[in-house]
Amino acid sequence: MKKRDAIETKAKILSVAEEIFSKVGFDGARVDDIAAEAGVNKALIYYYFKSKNELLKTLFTRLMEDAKRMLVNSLQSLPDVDGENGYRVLFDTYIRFVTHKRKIIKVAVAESLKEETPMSVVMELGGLFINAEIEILRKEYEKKGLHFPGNQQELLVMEFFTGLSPFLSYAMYKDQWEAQYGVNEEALRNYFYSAFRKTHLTAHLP
Amino acid sequence: MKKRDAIETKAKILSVAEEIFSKVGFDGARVDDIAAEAGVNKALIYYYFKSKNELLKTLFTRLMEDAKRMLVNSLQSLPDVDGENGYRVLFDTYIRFVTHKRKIIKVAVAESLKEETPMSVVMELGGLFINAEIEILRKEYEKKGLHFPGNQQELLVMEFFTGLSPFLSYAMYKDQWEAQYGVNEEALRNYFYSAFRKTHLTAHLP
Amino acid sequence: MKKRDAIETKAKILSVAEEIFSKVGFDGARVDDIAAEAGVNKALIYYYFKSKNELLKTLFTRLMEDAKRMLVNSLQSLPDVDGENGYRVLFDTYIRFVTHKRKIIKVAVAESLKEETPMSVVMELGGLFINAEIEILRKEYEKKGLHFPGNQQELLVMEFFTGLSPFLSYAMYKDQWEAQYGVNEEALRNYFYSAFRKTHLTAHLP
Amino acid sequence: MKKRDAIETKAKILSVAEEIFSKVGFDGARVDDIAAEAGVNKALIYYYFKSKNELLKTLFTRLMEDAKRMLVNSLQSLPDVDGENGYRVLFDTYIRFVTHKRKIIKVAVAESLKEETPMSVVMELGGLFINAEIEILRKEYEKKGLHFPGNQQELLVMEFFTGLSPFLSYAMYKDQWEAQYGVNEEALRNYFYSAFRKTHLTAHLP
DNA sequence: AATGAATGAGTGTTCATTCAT
DNA sequence: AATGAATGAACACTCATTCAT
Repeated sequence: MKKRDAIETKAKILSVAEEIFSKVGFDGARVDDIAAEAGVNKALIYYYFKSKNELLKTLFTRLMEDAKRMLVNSLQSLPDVDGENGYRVLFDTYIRFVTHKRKIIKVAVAESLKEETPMSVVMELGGLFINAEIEILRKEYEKKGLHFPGNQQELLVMEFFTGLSPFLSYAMYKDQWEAQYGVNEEALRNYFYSAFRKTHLTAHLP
Repeated sequence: MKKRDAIETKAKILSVAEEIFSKVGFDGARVDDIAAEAGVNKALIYYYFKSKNELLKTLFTRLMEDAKRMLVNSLQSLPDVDGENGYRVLFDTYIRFVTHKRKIIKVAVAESLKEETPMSVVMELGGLFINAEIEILRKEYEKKGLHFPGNQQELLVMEFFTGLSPFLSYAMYKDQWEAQYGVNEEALRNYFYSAFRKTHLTAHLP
Repeated sequence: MKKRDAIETKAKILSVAEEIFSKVGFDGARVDDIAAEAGVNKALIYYYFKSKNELLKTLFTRLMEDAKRMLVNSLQSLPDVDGENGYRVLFDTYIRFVTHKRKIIKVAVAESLKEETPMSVVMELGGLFINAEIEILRKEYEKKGLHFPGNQQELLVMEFFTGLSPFLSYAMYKDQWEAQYGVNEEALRNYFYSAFRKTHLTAHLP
Repeated sequence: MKKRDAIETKAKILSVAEEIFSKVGFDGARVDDIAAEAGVNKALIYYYFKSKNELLKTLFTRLMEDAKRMLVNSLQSLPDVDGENGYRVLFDTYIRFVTHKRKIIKVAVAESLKEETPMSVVMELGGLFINAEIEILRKEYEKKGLHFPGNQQELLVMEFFTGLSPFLSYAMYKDQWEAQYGVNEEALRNYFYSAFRKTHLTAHLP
């Protein structure tokens, strides 16, 4: 590659890294392959990034930032929508996010299962999501003049394991599921919405 | 190590492999480390197993067999229990299983995210779980003389993403969660049961 | 293998070793394969032979002994035959020998090309053959009352490079030649005799 | 070694590989030793060559190409020389070739004895040599207005086993012979020429 | 900004050989 | 005489990373 724009080059490297990490895992990925696929010299990757590990960290940072931005936007636009319809909008936002980000989410999940990271990306993401959800709930209760319920711990657990977890699974297995059960993307999304509404949403709507 | 029993040695190797795979991932694991930790010569691992990969396959096979056995047992002992209490028993069985097997489940999940395996272990496990659950539901409806509801595809999606997925997450993040939020095992299990009952169980009980 | 006769077992091991050495070379051969092919436990090979190398040395020793025996016999039976016919008999003896022994000869040649052995088996074999040939020639000249010719060095060279060498090549490439040029064993042998007679034999017959 | 010229480095690696293969055989050779002897990092060998085996194939390819070139040149320059003298020139060319290439020829012979290669390098070389020789003979006969003799198969056999084979043996055992019998290079060459002339050359000169 | 060349430290796997029974 | 288990020392090959230009 000759004289491409520096920013463009870095972006290309990162997107190829994301692609390859998600295909073969971080440990399974080879810097040679990333370079080849990105059409750049291997040493150039080290010119832009300190190490293979920094590629990953950069991608994770970007994931966290995008997640934050998405959640903040959701919170702000929440008052505009209402009731059932409001939840569908929120749901669509989440689904769009995890679908679009599913490559790096897969990597984040795989890495989060290792016993090294003091605080895994997925746990961080979980914290973010849980807080956002609780904030939304609080507002909803407020709006209706209700008292926000008690046991916080249980709520956290619920948000993580029955709220976030299905979305993560969606990101992780959407493609395999579609291939395995012969469903197209839209159908799967609708089934998933239906299931999610009947379970998680129903459970904590006031 | 001298002339240990062959079966014992193989078992030791496998359990250490499981431990290490779950700690650093399959690709991150070193056969040297497995050998050292198991207290055997590295070559002995290759005397019993064709390759590092076969260690993994053996562990996965065992996981699938154990899962099948557990599900079959659950189905058979189902009639003995009833209603809410019955579900708690079932839930406890599942929780015990994923807790006990969480090391290899973590590995299975991480590996299932790679784009190689035609049918990932997790998808297989998903199929098993879904079938068992549907069978249970069908019996429950029958018992009460009700008609088993319609849309199969949606049911499958629900079982996988809101039924199995939280359990997988429990296996994956139980330890991190306890450490992060300062909950002990029993409390987490109870919160999780409470959340799971309110969401998934409530949703498809007749 | 259970309670086979010791001598039989050793013989089986040696013959399999010869077979495998000739197929993949000494360095390419694995003791495991020899054991498997011979139907014996690998450790048993070390019970009978000090090392893989000793297998080779045993085979080489046997080759040298057989070669000596063959040459001595030839010398002794020489007076019985005469002239052209006598040479054909001698030729047939040689051809039979190198054909029958071609497996170990291949190994001997391959090993002889390495720069370790102070005196390669092939050079030893060469010495044997040269001496025998010169002895035969001397007798032939004597019989006819002729004076045995002069330059010894040149004679040695001739016996080795145009006398022995074609026979070695025959042992080495007989099978490949038959396959490559679609000749059967008998035809090749006859062509070879014809060629050898016209060249080497003609050259030093009185 | 720092930033040597790439071509030079590849050449160095190849020549060291040739040296070591010829000393201890292909299977006996260690890539570590090649690297050390060539003064390069082992990984650099794999930067230039796919595998140890490719080193060998590269050397064999070069041998075949050089042989072709040598034979073509010989054929072209043949008309310039004549009769006995012409053959001496041809002989010298061959001797120079096999002497100069004897290292890789030894390796080629040793490898050709294994039962894997569908068509061994030596058999290929044999084909080349045979064709060239027959071409030369045909021209010689033509020049003298003679009819080129009949049985082709026998001619092939003769060229291979009494024409090429002594040259191969010369390449293979020249050094050992000189050491063993205390002859110097020139003397051996002359004896060999004398022997070859009396046998093979005499036999098929018109 | 970009690259071809080079390297140190692994990494899974193999293999001749030995041990204990 | 025979064997399953065990081992040390390699071995071919890999890979993240750096150097020189």
